[in-house]
Amino acid sequence: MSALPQSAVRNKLLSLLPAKDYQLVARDLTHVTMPRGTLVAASGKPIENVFFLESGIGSILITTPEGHRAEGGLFGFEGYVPTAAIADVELSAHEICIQLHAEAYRMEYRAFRGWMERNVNFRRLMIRSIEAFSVQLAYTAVSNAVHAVDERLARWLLMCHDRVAGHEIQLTHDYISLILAVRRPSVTTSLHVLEGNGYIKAERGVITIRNRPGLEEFARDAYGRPEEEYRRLMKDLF
Amino acid sequence: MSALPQSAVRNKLLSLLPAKDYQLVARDLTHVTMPRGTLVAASGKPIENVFFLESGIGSILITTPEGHRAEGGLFGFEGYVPTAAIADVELSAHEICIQLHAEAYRMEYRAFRGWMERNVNFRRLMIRSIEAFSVQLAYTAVSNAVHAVDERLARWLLMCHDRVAGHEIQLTHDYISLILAVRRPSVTTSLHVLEGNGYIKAERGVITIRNRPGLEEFARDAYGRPEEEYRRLMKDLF
DNA sequence: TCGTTCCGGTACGCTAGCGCACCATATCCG
DNA sequence: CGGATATGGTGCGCTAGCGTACCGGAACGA
Repeated sequence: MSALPQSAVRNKLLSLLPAKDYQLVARDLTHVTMPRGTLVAASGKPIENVFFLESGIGSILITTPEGHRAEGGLFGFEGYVPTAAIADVELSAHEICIQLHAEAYRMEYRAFRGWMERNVNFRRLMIRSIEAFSVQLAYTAVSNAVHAVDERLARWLLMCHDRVAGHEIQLTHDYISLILAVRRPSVTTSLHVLEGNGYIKAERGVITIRNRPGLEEFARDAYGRPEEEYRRLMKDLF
Repeated sequence: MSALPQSAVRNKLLSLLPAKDYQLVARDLTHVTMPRGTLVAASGKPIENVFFLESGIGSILITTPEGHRAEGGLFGFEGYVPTAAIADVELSAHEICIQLHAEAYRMEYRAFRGWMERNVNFRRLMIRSIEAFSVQLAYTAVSNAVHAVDERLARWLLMCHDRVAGHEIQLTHDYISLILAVRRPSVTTSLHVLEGNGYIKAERGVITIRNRPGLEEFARDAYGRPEEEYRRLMKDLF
């Protein structure tokens, strides 16, 4: 069916699954393409599918009752969405949307629940994944509280860079301003700062990372800890 | 033995557990008292025990490599800590500390792992709990990004109020400033705003909630969604 | 009892980031 | 090709919150 040998799977979770478990689970995976803007889950709507990204990036977007919006977290090939599927709950708590064209494996929610109940290794892996995600969330909360826009932007670009092939990220200032919950002009000027330092190149709709180490240094303590924690959580798992 | 009948347990998770499961699990619970300042877990240190609070409040504190600090999340009798225990990982990712004198049930980490593996209902409950906590985290991230200090303070006081018996919260401005990652004088002036509206009374080391509905209205959209979600997650569980 | 420490009130200059508005170019589409 | 729309550049006044510092009273401890 899904037919894809595990060795060719780029999703970190699926590729970490022990071979015999992957063989079982893989039968429930269907390859899908998710263009930018695809709504993976909507707040308050039933969860119908779970997705394991192979490439691309998506965002957890939170909207408050009065219309404030910001990104809660960001994901790519290293995890699965919606994370709420872990809790066997029918409705999604947040809005999840694809921000960079993604390839993914889709699993029906029912099947996901089945594997969560029956397969210890699968469950173990998914739980590790949400723990890693929760560390990202916690750091986002702190970063939003203590870091300047420049640093938050640098952090966010680094997180995107970790999840794309190559060095180009296709994004508008407007979208980034939504994510970081700042003004659009603030994004423009912050990007100029990064560009002035030669860390990135910003063109209409595209940001290219030119000097990643420089960007990391610029981001200072805004970037790194959750990534470290992710590596630790996914090491020596089985 | 723990000997405590389930009906007398105030911890939400333990009290929601089906009676027969509680009977099993209860054997591994020991009642403990945790005075203010108790370090429940330290970043990078092994997890030795899991705690189910009966009263009091604790905080997840994040410290960045360069010494920035802020609260990631807050917990009381509605959950368990450290949440990382869910992931069967030896080391805690964050620092967890008691901020308001707490009573709790302690379970050795090994025992917790055992019940997680063996008892479906226990596992189900713990997973729901971290999902609820992760919603809190996500909203904290957003709130830190979009709300003014006044509102964040109001939100935070409401979250404390939800978790204490009575209306008094014993806290210094200094501690709150650490939690919210703002200046101490900012806390003072924001508290004056709340007091000026009659929502609270602030005395040396003690804040008393006088008008909760007013405070909720003042907090606007900063407060409420995660609490709603918690109720939804803990309803119809078994 | 008297110092010491803790806690909170207040002031002041500074700046990051806001809200808003306007414009220029690039891209898309009929 | 020409108009509409998307995207980004820039300016300006404003203010929330910062960093810092100083002070007074309350609580604590020897």
